[in-house]
Amino acid sequence: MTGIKDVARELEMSTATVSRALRGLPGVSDETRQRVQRTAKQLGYVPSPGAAGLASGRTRTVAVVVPFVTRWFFASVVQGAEEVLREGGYDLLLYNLAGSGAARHRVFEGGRLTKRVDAVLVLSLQPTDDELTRLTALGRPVTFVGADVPGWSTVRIDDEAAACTATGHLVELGHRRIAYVGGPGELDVTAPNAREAGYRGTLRSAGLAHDPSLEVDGGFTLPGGIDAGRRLLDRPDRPTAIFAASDEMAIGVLRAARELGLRVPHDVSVVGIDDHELAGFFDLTTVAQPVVEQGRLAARLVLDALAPGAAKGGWHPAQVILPTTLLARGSTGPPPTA
Amino acid sequence: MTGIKDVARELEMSTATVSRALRGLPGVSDETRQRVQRTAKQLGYVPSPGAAGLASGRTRTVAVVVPFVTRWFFASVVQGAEEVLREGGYDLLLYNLAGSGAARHRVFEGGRLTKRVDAVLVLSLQPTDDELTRLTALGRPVTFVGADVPGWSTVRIDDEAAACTATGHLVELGHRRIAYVGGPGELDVTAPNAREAGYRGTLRSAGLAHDPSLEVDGGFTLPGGIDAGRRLLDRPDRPTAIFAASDEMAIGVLRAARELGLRVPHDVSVVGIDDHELAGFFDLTTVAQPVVEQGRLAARLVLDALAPGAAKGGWHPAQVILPTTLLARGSTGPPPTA
DNA sequence: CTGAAAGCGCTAACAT
DNA sequence: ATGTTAGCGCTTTCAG
Repeated sequence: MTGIKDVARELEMSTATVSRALRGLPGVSDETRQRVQRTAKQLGYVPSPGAAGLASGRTRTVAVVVPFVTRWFFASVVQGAEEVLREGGYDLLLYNLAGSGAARHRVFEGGRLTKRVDAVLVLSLQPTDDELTRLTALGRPVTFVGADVPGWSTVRIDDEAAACTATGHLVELGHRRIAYVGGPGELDVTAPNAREAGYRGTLRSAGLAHDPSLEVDGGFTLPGGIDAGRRLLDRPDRPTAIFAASDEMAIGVLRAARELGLRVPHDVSVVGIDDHELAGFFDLTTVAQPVVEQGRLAARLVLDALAPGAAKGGWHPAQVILPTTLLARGSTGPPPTA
Repeated sequence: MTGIKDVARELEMSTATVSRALRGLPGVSDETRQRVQRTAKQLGYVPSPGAAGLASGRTRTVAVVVPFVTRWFFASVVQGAEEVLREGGYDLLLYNLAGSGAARHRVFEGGRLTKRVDAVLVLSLQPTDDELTRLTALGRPVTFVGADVPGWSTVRIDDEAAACTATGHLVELGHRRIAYVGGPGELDVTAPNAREAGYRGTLRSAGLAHDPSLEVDGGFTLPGGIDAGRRLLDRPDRPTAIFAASDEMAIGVLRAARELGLRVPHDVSVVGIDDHELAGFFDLTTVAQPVVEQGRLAARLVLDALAPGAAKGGWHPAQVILPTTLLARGSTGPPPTA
């Protein structure tokens, strides 16, 4: 393995100069830099991130912690983050919790991240106090996506507002009996509570009664949505509209409606949140949120915090809230004129 | 940051012993090991992978190269791999090509992987000769998932056989005019060719005419499948059955059929490959392949190759071919009795 | 602008 | 069973 030393020897200069030249640091004559780069390439020199990290304390690696890689939303955020990190010269270490609380504990506990990464990106998890303590102990920039963590860098949408938009859309169409499909999901993820709050708040301000039996758990999965839809729609006093806190659940509701022979939106309206890649396919009305973009932004925040001078130069955690848009498609309409 | 040295000093022993004790190496008295572990924990010692890697030449990190993280199939394989790697004490460095040939080139070229990972997992890419040369130069175990690369470790299904199963199912149902939706997709991925070969081979052995106009490109995406479906079904001499080389495309075809007012399977039968998470939802007949399992297996192969003694102890690249199963659901049936 | 030298934190012979 | 001693390959003062 040819190293920096070989390049230095070949050029009869010090490894310090080679190192500086290769990293584009100032204080190297243009000519020297040229020569170094040329011989480095010619000798097939490849830097050793491990050694560089050991010497500098920077690993040029960022950990990304995701609840489930297989879910479209998270995979998309990862994709956005990867894009930006890679471009910034950082590697991405993936920690997939796969819905397991044990895995979650393992990642945050016991310094699995210490001395390993320069920063951490946490997706959609509402951190516990203990986790926050450990993350603080890391002493590294951390950015949360999809969670509101006061004092920390976050990138998210206003989940409550998004839920208001969705519910409000139904209210405006004239619906008065509106159900909610949400639920906690498997890990302690942020979105559910805020979305439920938005739903309830909107009902209240519209002066609509709040019927707890119209709030059911869909587990944030498609099958869960089907189940929830069946339960809601297969009753005499069924709602005229359903707001599902995620598109996957909303699609499940659509399916349940079809099974029960109900026409959408004639018999029942359905609205979701996300603008999932399949939402258009199902002609689902939804409140769209930028997904890949949240990953990109979070990665950028982290890179900013890592940039030289950020520590001294007055860098502060940033809270970015991205806008959402109501995409009125074919799954919502006025209530049946009973 | 407390290091191995601090632990050694505290215990008044050498760092070598501490290192050995902590890594569970033989040659340490049980009592010493206990003491070391206790003080290490108590001092909040956390190992530095970078330093260990520098000294040992092993990074305990595996690179996983995926064409698209956002696609269900790849995300699932990654999930399986992550699971096994994490358990084996390895970190997973994610390289997402996001369909970009440039990104692909960047990863394999210029030693982005050298000195950085102990092994590489490559998903569904058919490596070029140049890439194989570079991977060989890495001098590290490499395992391919979903590709047939003679001489290298591979985990895959028999794509040709899977396509035969799918097409054969249609033939047995009595179809004689069977279309194929496939296509190259964005990167040079392996599956397409083999599946097309399986389709053609089955037609031939069944003595059915091969009509090139019945082979259309679906780009391995859902929208591509819709397009393809429209083109195939919106013609007077439309096929009575369609085999799509992936479930996502098959679902697109289903959609196209519905748009055109065709009933499935009464007017047209559709079969896919994968058993995508939504296949059941759409009642799609498909040839199921184990997905997460391919990731797990590939990771295990890589860990085996990395295990101490593998190099000397007669370790050979392994070719694992996993079985596929026809899942006959509601999207296939006998042809219309014209 | 360039060089010398001291590590970064750990592992791996080689001793004892 | 434990200690000693070199590094691993790079970055980073500190000199010049």
